[in-house]
Amino acid sequence: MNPFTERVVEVIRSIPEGYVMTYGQIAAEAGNPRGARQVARILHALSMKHNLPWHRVVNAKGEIAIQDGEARYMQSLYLSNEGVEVSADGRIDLDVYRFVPGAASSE
DNA sequence: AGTGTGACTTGGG
DNA sequence: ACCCAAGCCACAC
Repeated sequence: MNPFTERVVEVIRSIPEGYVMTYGQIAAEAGNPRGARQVARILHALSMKHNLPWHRVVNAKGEIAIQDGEARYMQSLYLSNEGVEVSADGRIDLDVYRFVPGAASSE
């Protein structure tokens, strides 16, 4: 397992309930700003074997990235259950729900 | 070893 | 706000 992969897993596990992070954010926190796709790959590969909160990960548009309608619906269900408002289109307000590690509440 | 693809991102029209 | 094109990186065939 690459250190990058482990780091990605840690970052994802650090996302609190009621918040979400984008692939780019996670990749940057893991040390590879250009590794958004790898984050997605890791998620797809690891979510089945680990207790990863994959449902708290969305794309830069604040939208559920999964193409599969079934899993997509499940993710929106999880998020709404945690208090995140998800649109019928699978959209999320990043200005409200985006989690930024180490960010102060005011500036 | 080369080509293609994807749970991505950013920039321009 | 939406659609399209180019860039990037790892993995599969």
